[in-house]
Amino acid sequence: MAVEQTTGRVTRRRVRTRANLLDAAFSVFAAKGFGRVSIEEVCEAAGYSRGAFYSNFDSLDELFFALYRQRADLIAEQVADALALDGPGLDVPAAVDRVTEVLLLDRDWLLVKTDFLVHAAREPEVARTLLEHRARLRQAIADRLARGHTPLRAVLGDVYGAAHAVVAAYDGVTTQLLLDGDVERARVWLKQLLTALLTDGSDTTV
Amino acid sequence: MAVEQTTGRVTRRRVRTRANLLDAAFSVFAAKGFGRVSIEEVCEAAGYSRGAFYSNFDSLDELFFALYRQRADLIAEQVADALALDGPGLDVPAAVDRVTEVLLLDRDWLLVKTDFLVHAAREPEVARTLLEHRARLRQAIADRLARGHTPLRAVLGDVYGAAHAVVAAYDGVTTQLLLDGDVERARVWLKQLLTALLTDGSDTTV
DNA sequence: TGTACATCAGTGAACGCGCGTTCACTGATGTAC
DNA sequence: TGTACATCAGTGAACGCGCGTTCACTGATGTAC
Repeated sequence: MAVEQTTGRVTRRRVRTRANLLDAAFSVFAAKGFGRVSIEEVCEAAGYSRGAFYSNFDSLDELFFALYRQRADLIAEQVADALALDGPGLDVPAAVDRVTEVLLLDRDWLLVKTDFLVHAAREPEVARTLLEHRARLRQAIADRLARGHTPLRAVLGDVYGAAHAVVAAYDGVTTQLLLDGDVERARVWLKQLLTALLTDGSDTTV
Repeated sequence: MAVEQTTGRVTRRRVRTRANLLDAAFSVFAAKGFGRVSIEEVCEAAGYSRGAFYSNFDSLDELFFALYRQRADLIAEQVADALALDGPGLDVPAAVDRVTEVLLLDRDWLLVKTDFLVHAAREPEVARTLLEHRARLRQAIADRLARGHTPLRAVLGDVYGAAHAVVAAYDGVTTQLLLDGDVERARVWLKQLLTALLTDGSDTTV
Protein backbone atom coordinates (compact mmCIF):
# COMPACT_ATOMS: atom_id res chain seq x y z
CA MET A 1 0.00 0.00 0.00
CA ALA A 2 1.15 3.54 -0.68
CA VAL A 3 1.18 5.97 2.22
CA GLU A 4 0.31 4.05 5.35
CA GLN A 5 -2.72 5.82 6.84
CA THR A 6 -2.16 6.27 10.55
CA THR A 7 -5.67 7.64 10.94
CA GLY A 8 -8.38 5.78 9.03
CA ARG A 9 -9.29 9.05 7.37
CA VAL A 10 -9.62 9.04 3.59
CA THR A 11 -10.64 12.32 2.01
CA ARG A 12 -13.09 12.48 -0.89
CA ARG A 13 -10.43 14.08 -3.02
CA ARG A 14 -8.25 11.05 -2.51
CA VAL A 15 -11.04 8.64 -3.40
CA ARG A 16 -11.78 10.59 -6.55
CA THR A 17 -8.15 10.77 -7.63
CA ARG A 18 -7.66 7.09 -7.05
CA ALA A 19 -10.77 6.27 -9.07
CA ASN A 20 -9.67 8.59 -11.88
CA LEU A 21 -6.24 6.97 -11.99
CA LEU A 22 -7.78 3.50 -12.08
CA ASP A 23 -10.19 4.45 -14.87
CA ALA A 24 -7.48 6.04 -16.96
CA ALA A 25 -5.21 3.06 -16.33
CA PHE A 26 -7.89 0.72 -17.58
CA SER A 27 -8.13 2.52 -20.92
CA VAL A 28 -4.39 2.77 -21.32
CA PHE A 29 -3.75 -0.85 -20.33
CA ALA A 30 -6.48 -2.05 -22.68
CA ALA A 31 -5.09 -0.02 -25.56
CA LYS A 32 -1.39 -0.79 -25.22
CA GLY A 33 -0.98 -3.75 -22.91
CA PHE A 34 0.39 -3.72 -19.40
CA GLY A 35 3.98 -4.22 -20.49
CA ARG A 36 3.99 -1.20 -22.75
CA VAL A 37 2.52 1.33 -20.38
CA SER A 38 4.47 3.83 -18.30
CA ILE A 39 3.39 5.51 -15.11
CA GLU A 40 3.68 8.78 -16.97
CA GLU A 41 1.12 7.69 -19.58
CA VAL A 42 -1.41 6.70 -16.97
CA CYS A 43 -1.02 10.03 -15.21
CA GLU A 44 -1.30 11.98 -18.42
CA ALA A 45 -4.45 10.10 -19.40
CA ALA A 46 -5.94 10.79 -15.98
CA GLY A 47 -4.85 14.43 -15.98
CA TYR A 48 -2.55 14.24 -12.97
CA SER A 49 1.13 14.73 -12.37
CA ARG A 50 3.28 11.73 -11.57
CA GLY A 51 3.43 12.78 -7.94
CA ALA A 52 -0.27 12.02 -7.66
CA PHE A 53 0.43 8.49 -8.74
CA TYR A 54 3.06 7.98 -6.05
CA SER A 55 0.76 9.45 -3.48
CA ASN A 56 -1.74 6.68 -4.23
CA PHE A 57 0.27 3.68 -5.36
CA ASP A 58 3.73 2.24 -4.88
CA SER A 59 4.13 0.80 -8.35
CA LEU A 60 2.36 0.05 -11.61
CA ASP A 61 2.05 -3.53 -10.42
CA GLU A 62 0.09 -2.42 -7.40
CA LEU A 63 -2.22 -0.27 -9.49
CA PHE A 64 -2.70 -3.13 -11.95
CA PHE A 65 -3.65 -5.45 -9.13
CA ALA A 66 -6.11 -2.94 -7.67
CA LEU A 67 -7.60 -2.43 -11.10
CA TYR A 68 -8.05 -6.13 -11.70
CA ARG A 69 -9.59 -6.68 -8.31
CA GLN A 70 -12.08 -3.85 -8.77
CA ARG A 71 -13.36 -4.99 -12.15
CA ALA A 72 -13.25 -8.68 -11.35
CA ASP A 73 -15.39 -8.18 -8.27
CA LEU A 74 -17.87 -6.17 -10.27
CA ILE A 75 -18.15 -8.89 -12.88
CA ALA A 76 -18.41 -11.69 -10.34
CA GLU A 77 -21.35 -9.84 -8.87
CA GLN A 78 -23.02 -9.43 -12.25
CA VAL A 79 -22.58 -13.11 -13.00
CA ALA A 80 -24.07 -14.04 -9.65
CA ASP A 81 -27.03 -11.77 -10.41
CA ALA A 82 -27.49 -13.24 -13.86
CA LEU A 83 -27.51 -16.74 -12.39
CA ALA A 84 -29.95 -15.82 -9.65
CA LEU A 85 -32.70 -14.68 -12.01
CA ASP A 86 -34.41 -17.99 -12.81
CA GLY A 87 -36.71 -19.77 -10.46
CA PRO A 88 -35.65 -23.07 -8.93
CA GLY A 89 -35.70 -24.84 -12.32
CA LEU A 90 -32.73 -23.73 -14.40
CA ASP A 91 -33.45 -22.62 -17.93
CA VAL A 92 -29.98 -23.39 -19.30
CA PRO A 93 -30.15 -21.52 -22.62
CA ALA A 94 -31.61 -18.42 -20.97
CA ALA A 95 -29.05 -18.45 -18.18
CA VAL A 96 -26.23 -18.93 -20.68
CA ASP A 97 -27.54 -15.97 -22.65
CA ARG A 98 -27.53 -13.75 -19.62
CA VAL A 99 -24.12 -14.87 -18.42
CA THR A 100 -22.41 -14.49 -21.79
CA GLU A 101 -23.96 -11.05 -22.01
CA VAL A 102 -21.93 -10.13 -18.94
CA LEU A 103 -18.78 -12.09 -19.68
CA LEU A 104 -18.20 -11.49 -23.35
CA LEU A 105 -19.37 -7.94 -23.70
CA ASP A 106 -16.26 -5.93 -23.19
CA ARG A 107 -13.23 -6.78 -25.29
CA ASP A 108 -11.14 -4.25 -23.38
CA TRP A 109 -11.79 -6.13 -20.21
CA LEU A 110 -10.80 -9.42 -21.83
CA LEU A 111 -7.53 -7.83 -22.93
CA VAL A 112 -6.73 -6.53 -19.48
CA LYS A 113 -7.83 -9.77 -17.87
CA THR A 114 -5.50 -11.78 -20.11
CA ASP A 115 -2.64 -9.40 -19.39
CA PHE A 116 -3.33 -10.06 -15.77
CA LEU A 117 -3.43 -13.79 -16.34
CA VAL A 118 0.08 -13.94 -17.82
CA HIS A 119 1.28 -11.63 -15.11
CA ALA A 120 -0.20 -13.90 -12.45
CA ALA A 121 1.22 -16.97 -14.14
CA ARG A 122 4.68 -15.68 -13.22
CA GLU A 123 3.86 -14.47 -9.71
CA PRO A 124 2.63 -17.27 -7.46
CA GLU A 125 1.16 -14.84 -4.92
CA VAL A 126 -0.88 -13.11 -7.57
CA ALA A 127 -1.85 -16.44 -9.09
CA ARG A 128 -3.31 -17.51 -5.76
CA THR A 129 -5.59 -14.47 -5.71
CA LEU A 130 -6.75 -15.11 -9.23
CA LEU A 131 -7.35 -18.78 -8.52
CA GLU A 132 -9.48 -17.86 -5.52
CA HIS A 133 -11.49 -15.50 -7.63
CA ARG A 134 -12.06 -18.20 -10.22
CA ALA A 135 -13.01 -20.64 -7.50
CA ARG A 136 -15.71 -18.26 -6.29
CA LEU A 137 -17.11 -17.98 -9.80
CA ARG A 138 -17.10 -21.76 -10.22
CA GLN A 139 -18.81 -22.13 -6.89
CA ALA A 140 -21.61 -19.79 -7.96
CA ILE A 141 -22.09 -21.84 -11.11
CA ALA A 142 -21.96 -25.14 -9.26
CA ASP A 143 -24.54 -23.89 -6.75
CA ARG A 144 -26.82 -22.85 -9.54
CA LEU A 145 -26.48 -26.17 -11.32
CA ALA A 146 -27.22 -28.02 -8.11
CA ARG A 147 -30.22 -25.84 -7.36
CA GLY A 148 -31.55 -26.28 -10.89
CA HIS A 149 -31.31 -30.08 -10.78
CA THR A 150 -29.69 -29.88 -14.20
CA PRO A 151 -29.02 -33.28 -15.73
CA LEU A 152 -25.26 -33.67 -15.86
CA ARG A 153 -22.97 -35.83 -17.93
CA ALA A 154 -21.12 -38.49 -15.99
CA VAL A 155 -17.75 -37.84 -17.64
CA LEU A 156 -17.63 -34.45 -15.95
CA GLY A 157 -18.27 -35.84 -12.48
CA ASP A 158 -20.42 -33.79 -10.12
CA VAL A 159 -21.63 -30.20 -10.33
CA TYR A 160 -18.12 -28.98 -9.54
CA GLY A 161 -16.72 -30.79 -12.53
CA ALA A 162 -19.48 -29.32 -14.66
CA ALA A 163 -18.78 -25.82 -13.35
CA HIS A 164 -15.11 -26.34 -14.09
CA ALA A 165 -16.03 -27.29 -17.64
CA VAL A 166 -18.13 -24.16 -18.02
CA VAL A 167 -15.20 -22.00 -17.00
CA ALA A 168 -12.84 -23.85 -19.34
CA ALA A 169 -15.25 -23.33 -22.23
CA TYR A 170 -15.45 -19.66 -21.38
CA ASP A 171 -11.67 -19.34 -21.28
CA GLY A 172 -11.32 -21.17 -24.56
CA VAL A 173 -13.84 -18.98 -26.33
CA THR A 174 -12.17 -15.90 -24.88
CA THR A 175 -8.90 -16.83 -26.56
CA GLN A 176 -10.55 -17.04 -29.96
CA LEU A 177 -12.47 -13.82 -29.36
CA LEU A 178 -9.29 -11.97 -28.50
CA LEU A 179 -7.95 -12.84 -31.91
CA ASP A 180 -10.92 -12.45 -34.22
CA GLY A 181 -12.84 -9.79 -32.27
CA ASP A 182 -16.18 -11.25 -33.27
CA VAL A 183 -18.27 -10.98 -30.13
CA GLU A 184 -21.47 -12.34 -31.65
CA ARG A 185 -19.79 -15.42 -33.00
CA ALA A 186 -18.14 -15.94 -29.64
CA ARG A 187 -21.51 -15.84 -27.88
CA VAL A 188 -23.10 -18.32 -30.25
CA TRP A 189 -20.08 -20.52 -30.01
CA LEU A 190 -19.96 -20.45 -26.22
CA LYS A 191 -23.62 -21.40 -26.08
CA GLN A 192 -23.00 -24.36 -28.37
CA LEU A 193 -20.05 -25.51 -26.32
CA LEU A 194 -21.96 -25.24 -23.06
CA THR A 195 -24.87 -27.08 -24.58
CA ALA A 196 -22.56 -29.86 -25.73
CA LEU A 197 -20.94 -30.03 -22.31
CA LEU A 198 -24.03 -29.79 -20.13
CA THR A 199 -26.83 -31.42 -22.03
CA ASP A 200 -27.07 -35.12 -22.71
CA GLY A 201 -26.14 -36.65 -25.99
CA SER A 202 -29.59 -37.48 -27.38
CA ASP A 203 -28.45 -35.51 -30.43
CA THR A 204 -25.62 -37.85 -31.36
CA THR A 205 -25.07 -38.29 -35.05
CA VAL A 206 -22.59 -40.03 -37.32
CA MET B 1 13.78 -7.69 -41.61
CA ALA B 2 17.09 -6.39 -40.34
CA VAL B 3 19.85 -5.82 -42.90
CA GLU B 4 18.38 -6.43 -46.31
CA GLN B 5 20.54 -9.08 -47.92
CA THR B 6 21.42 -8.00 -51.42
CA THR B 7 23.08 -11.32 -52.06
CA GLY B 8 21.23 -14.37 -50.78
CA ARG B 9 24.34 -15.32 -48.86
CA VAL B 10 23.88 -16.15 -45.20
CA THR B 11 26.98 -17.20 -43.32
CA ARG B 12 26.95 -20.00 -40.77
CA ARG B 13 28.09 -17.60 -38.13
CA ARG B 14 25.01 -15.52 -38.74
CA VAL B 15 22.71 -18.54 -38.55
CA ARG B 16 24.31 -19.60 -35.29
CA THR B 17 24.08 -16.14 -33.74
CA ARG B 18 20.47 -15.77 -34.74
CA ALA B 19 19.63 -19.16 -33.26
CA ASN B 20 21.49 -18.32 -30.05
CA LEU B 21 19.63 -15.04 -29.71
CA LEU B 22 16.29 -16.76 -30.27
CA ASP B 23 17.05 -19.47 -27.73
CA ALA B 24 18.18 -16.98 -25.13
CA ALA B 25 15.15 -14.81 -25.84
CA PHE B 26 12.85 -17.76 -25.25
CA SER B 27 14.26 -18.35 -21.77
CA VAL B 28 14.18 -14.70 -20.87
CA PHE B 29 10.68 -14.13 -22.24
CA ALA B 30 9.39 -17.20 -20.43
CA ALA B 31 10.94 -16.09 -17.16
CA LYS B 32 9.96 -12.45 -17.14
CA GLY B 33 7.27 -11.89 -19.74
CA PHE B 34 7.65 -10.07 -23.01
CA GLY B 35 6.77 -6.68 -21.58
CA ARG B 36 9.48 -6.83 -18.94
CA VAL B 37 12.38 -7.83 -21.12
CA SER B 38 14.98 -5.48 -22.58
CA ILE B 39 17.13 -6.03 -25.64
CA GLU B 40 20.10 -5.83 -23.34
CA GLU B 41 18.86 -8.75 -21.23
CA VAL B 42 18.40 -10.96 -24.25
CA CYS B 43 21.91 -10.14 -25.48
CA GLU B 44 23.43 -10.75 -22.11
CA ALA B 45 21.67 -14.11 -21.78
CA ALA B 46 22.89 -15.08 -25.24
CA GLY B 47 26.40 -13.81 -24.62
CA TYR B 48 26.44 -11.14 -27.31
CA SER B 49 26.74 -7.40 -27.37
CA ARG B 50 23.73 -5.31 -28.30
CA GLY B 51 25.20 -4.60 -31.70
CA ALA B 52 24.75 -8.27 -32.57
CA PHE B 53 21.07 -7.92 -31.88
CA TYR B 54 20.71 -4.98 -34.24
CA SER B 55 22.66 -6.82 -36.86
CA ASN B 56 20.00 -9.56 -36.82
CA PHE B 57 16.73 -7.88 -35.85
CA ASP B 58 15.13 -4.47 -36.07
CA SER B 59 13.25 -4.62 -32.80
CA LEU B 60 12.22 -6.86 -29.92
CA ASP B 61 8.84 -7.20 -31.62
CA GLU B 62 10.44 -8.67 -34.68
CA LEU B 63 12.47 -11.12 -32.63
CA PHE B 64 9.38 -12.08 -30.66
CA PHE B 65 7.50 -12.77 -33.85
CA ALA B 66 10.35 -14.86 -35.27
CA LEU B 67 10.53 -16.78 -32.01
CA TYR B 68 6.83 -17.51 -31.96
CA ARG B 69 6.81 -18.61 -35.56
CA GLN B 70 9.74 -20.97 -35.05
CA ARG B 71 8.29 -22.75 -32.04
CA ALA B 72 4.72 -22.76 -33.29
CA ASP B 73 5.74 -24.43 -36.52
CA LEU B 74 7.67 -27.04 -34.59
CA ILE B 75 4.67 -27.81 -32.42
CA ALA B 76 2.23 -27.90 -35.31
CA GLU B 77 4.45 -30.51 -36.89
CA GLN B 78 4.56 -32.58 -33.71
CA VAL B 79 0.78 -32.44 -33.40
CA ALA B 80 0.37 -33.53 -36.99
CA ASP B 81 2.73 -36.44 -36.33
CA ALA B 82 0.87 -37.42 -33.19
CA LEU B 83 -2.40 -37.44 -35.09
CA ALA B 84 -0.98 -39.45 -37.96
CA LEU B 85 0.06 -42.41 -35.83
CA ASP B 86 -3.21 -44.38 -35.70
CA GLY B 87 -4.51 -46.44 -38.53
CA PRO B 88 -7.68 -45.38 -40.35
CA GLY B 89 -9.87 -45.95 -37.28
CA LEU B 90 -9.24 -43.23 -34.68
CA ASP B 91 -8.51 -44.35 -31.14
CA VAL B 92 -9.68 -41.15 -29.48
CA PRO B 93 -8.23 -41.65 -25.99
CA ALA B 94 -4.85 -42.71 -27.39
CA ALA B 95 -4.72 -39.81 -29.84
CA VAL B 96 -5.69 -37.38 -27.07
CA ASP B 97 -2.91 -38.79 -24.92
CA ARG B 98 -0.35 -38.25 -27.59
CA VAL B 99 -1.54 -34.78 -28.49
CA THR B 100 -1.71 -33.50 -24.92
CA GLU B 101 1.77 -34.88 -24.45
CA VAL B 102 2.94 -32.44 -27.09
CA LEU B 103 0.68 -29.52 -26.24
CA LEU B 104 0.76 -29.40 -22.46
CA LEU B 105 4.32 -30.41 -21.82
CA ASP B 106 6.16 -27.14 -21.65
CA ARG B 107 4.86 -24.48 -19.33
CA ASP B 108 7.45 -22.02 -20.62
CA TRP B 109 6.03 -22.34 -24.08
CA LEU B 110 2.50 -21.75 -22.79
CA LEU B 111 3.68 -18.58 -21.09
CA VAL B 112 5.36 -17.26 -24.21
CA LYS B 113 2.42 -18.31 -26.36
CA THR B 114 0.01 -16.42 -24.13
CA ASP B 115 2.23 -13.36 -24.17
CA PHE B 116 2.10 -13.60 -27.91
CA LEU B 117 -1.67 -13.98 -27.85
CA VAL B 118 -2.26 -10.73 -25.99
CA HIS B 119 0.29 -9.05 -28.19
CA ALA B 120 -1.51 -10.28 -31.30
CA ALA B 121 -4.87 -9.28 -29.87
CA ARG B 122 -3.73 -5.66 -30.16
CA GLU B 123 -2.04 -5.94 -33.55
CA PRO B 124 -4.45 -7.01 -36.30
CA GLU B 125 -1.62 -7.98 -38.66
CA VAL B 126 -0.09 -10.26 -36.06
CA ALA B 127 -3.51 -11.61 -35.13
CA ARG B 128 -4.06 -12.68 -38.72
CA THR B 129 -0.88 -14.75 -38.65
CA LEU B 130 -1.87 -16.40 -35.42
CA LEU B 131 -5.38 -17.11 -36.68
CA GLU B 132 -3.94 -18.75 -39.77
CA HIS B 133 -1.72 -20.89 -37.63
CA ARG B 134 -4.68 -21.95 -35.51
CA ALA B 135 -6.69 -22.68 -38.64
CA ARG B 136 -3.98 -25.06 -39.84
CA LEU B 137 -4.04 -26.88 -36.51
CA ARG B 138 -7.84 -27.14 -36.59
CA GLN B 139 -7.67 -28.42 -40.13
CA ALA B 140 -5.30 -31.20 -39.11
CA ILE B 141 -7.69 -32.18 -36.34
CA ALA B 142 -10.75 -32.00 -38.58
CA ASP B 143 -9.03 -34.16 -41.20
CA ARG B 144 -8.18 -36.72 -38.59
CA LEU B 145 -11.72 -36.79 -37.24
CA ALA B 146 -13.11 -37.19 -40.74
CA ARG B 147 -10.64 -39.94 -41.57
CA GLY B 148 -11.40 -41.71 -38.31
CA HIS B 149 -15.18 -41.70 -38.86
CA THR B 150 -15.51 -40.54 -35.28
CA PRO B 151 -19.14 -40.25 -34.15
CA LEU B 152 -19.82 -36.56 -33.60
CA ARG B 153 -22.37 -34.67 -31.56
CA ALA B 154 -24.90 -32.75 -33.60
CA VAL B 155 -24.67 -29.58 -31.49
CA LEU B 156 -21.13 -29.08 -32.68
CA GLY B 157 -22.01 -29.32 -36.36
CA ASP B 158 -19.54 -31.03 -38.68
CA VAL B 159 -15.91 -32.07 -38.16
CA TYR B 160 -14.84 -28.44 -38.32
CA GLY B 161 -17.11 -27.54 -35.46
CA ALA B 162 -15.73 -30.47 -33.52
CA ALA B 163 -12.16 -29.42 -34.27
CA HIS B 164 -13.00 -25.92 -33.15
CA ALA B 165 -14.33 -27.36 -29.90
CA VAL B 166 -11.14 -29.31 -29.37
CA VAL B 167 -9.07 -26.15 -29.73
CA ALA B 168 -11.36 -24.24 -27.39
CA ALA B 169 -11.03 -26.96 -24.77
CA TYR B 170 -7.27 -26.87 -25.14
CA ASP B 171 -7.21 -23.09 -24.73
CA GLY B 172 -9.46 -23.28 -21.70
CA VAL B 173 -7.33 -25.89 -19.99
CA THR B 174 -4.21 -23.87 -20.81
CA THR B 175 -5.58 -20.92 -18.86
CA GLN B 176 -6.09 -23.00 -15.77
CA LEU B 177 -2.69 -24.64 -16.16
CA LEU B 178 -0.96 -21.28 -16.37
CA LEU B 179 -2.35 -20.47 -12.96
CA ASP B 180 -2.04 -23.70 -11.02
CA GLY B 181 0.95 -25.17 -12.82
CA ASP B 182 -0.39 -28.70 -12.43
CA VAL B 183 0.42 -30.34 -15.75
CA GLU B 184 -0.88 -33.77 -14.82
CA ARG B 185 -4.22 -32.45 -13.69
CA ALA B 186 -4.44 -30.40 -16.88
CA ARG B 187 -3.88 -33.50 -18.99
CA VAL B 188 -6.52 -35.53 -17.20
CA TRP B 189 -8.88 -32.62 -17.35
CA LEU B 190 -8.35 -32.01 -21.04
CA LYS B 191 -9.03 -35.66 -21.75
CA GLN B 192 -12.29 -35.49 -19.81
CA LEU B 193 -13.38 -32.36 -21.63
CA LEU B 194 -12.57 -33.81 -25.03
CA THR B 195 -14.39 -36.99 -24.14
CA ALA B 196 -17.43 -35.00 -23.09
CA LEU B 197 -17.30 -32.96 -26.27
CA LEU B 198 -16.59 -35.70 -28.77
CA THR B 199 -18.25 -38.82 -27.45
CA ASP B 200 -21.97 -39.32 -27.30
CA GLY B 201 -23.93 -38.91 -24.12
CA SER B 202 -24.75 -42.51 -23.34
CA ASP B 203 -23.25 -41.73 -19.93
CA THR B 204 -25.88 -39.15 -18.97
CA THR B 205 -26.81 -39.14 -15.32
CA VAL B 206 -28.99 -37.10 -12.99
C1' DT C 1 45.90 -27.50 -48.80
C1' DG C 2 47.70 -22.73 -48.39
C1' DT C 3 47.75 -17.80 -48.94
C1' DA C 4 45.87 -13.18 -49.97
C1' DC C 5 42.10 -10.42 -50.20
C1' DA C 6 37.31 -8.84 -49.65
C1' DT C 7 33.38 -8.76 -47.20
C1' DC C 8 30.76 -9.72 -43.23
C1' DA C 9 29.33 -10.03 -38.41
C1' DG C 10 29.70 -8.79 -34.02
C1' DT C 11 32.19 -5.32 -30.59
C1' DG C 12 31.81 -1.91 -27.31
C1' DA C 13 32.05 2.93 -26.43
C1' DA C 14 29.21 6.95 -26.80
C1' DC C 15 25.04 9.58 -26.96
C1' DG C 16 20.75 10.92 -25.44
C1' DC C 17 16.00 10.19 -24.30
C1' DG C 18 12.30 8.49 -21.58
C1' DC C 19 10.81 7.86 -17.43
C1' DG C 20 10.99 6.18 -12.52
C1' DT C 21 11.53 8.32 -8.25
C1' DT C 22 12.07 12.06 -4.90
C1' DC C 23 10.85 16.19 -2.49
C1' DA C 24 10.14 21.01 -1.14
C1' DC C 25 6.24 23.51 -1.90
C1' DT C 26 1.24 25.16 -2.30
C1' DG C 27 -3.48 25.09 -2.99
C1' DA C 28 -7.45 21.99 -1.27
C1' DT C 29 -9.88 19.95 2.26
C1' DG C 30 -11.35 19.00 6.71
C1' DT C 31 -11.90 20.33 11.73
C1' DA C 32 -12.83 23.12 15.70
C1' DC C 33 -15.00 26.79 17.72
C1' DT D 1 -22.78 29.75 8.64
C1' DG D 2 -18.11 31.83 9.04
C1' DT D 3 -13.31 32.08 10.20
C1' DA D 4 -8.71 30.30 11.56
C1' DC D 5 -5.78 26.67 11.64
C1' DA D 6 -3.84 22.08 10.69
C1' DT D 7 -3.17 18.54 7.77
C1' DC D 8 -3.46 16.44 3.41
C1' DA D 9 -3.07 15.68 -1.55
C1' DG D 10 -1.31 16.70 -5.66
C1' DT D 11 2.36 19.79 -8.25
C1' DG D 12 6.19 20.04 -11.08
C1' DA D 13 11.08 20.63 -11.25
C1' DA D 14 15.21 18.03 -10.68
C1' DC D 15 18.08 14.02 -10.70
C1' DG D 16 19.91 10.04 -12.56
C1' DC D 17 19.68 5.46 -14.38
C1' DG D 18 18.60 2.08 -17.75
C1' DC D 19 18.62 1.12 -22.10
C1' DG D 20 17.56 1.88 -27.13
C1' DT D 21 20.18 3.12 -30.95
C1' DT D 22 24.27 4.29 -33.69
C1' DC D 23 28.75 3.65 -35.65
C1' DA D 24 33.73 3.37 -36.42
C1' DC D 25 36.38 -0.44 -35.83
C1' DT D 26 38.30 -5.36 -35.85
C1' DG D 27 38.50 -10.13 -35.77
C1' DA D 28 35.93 -13.99 -38.36
C1' DT D 29 34.50 -16.03 -42.40
C1' DG D 30 34.24 -16.96 -47.09
C1' DT D 31 36.23 -16.82 -51.90
C1' DA D 32 39.59 -17.10 -55.54
C1' DC D 33 43.62 -18.80 -57.24
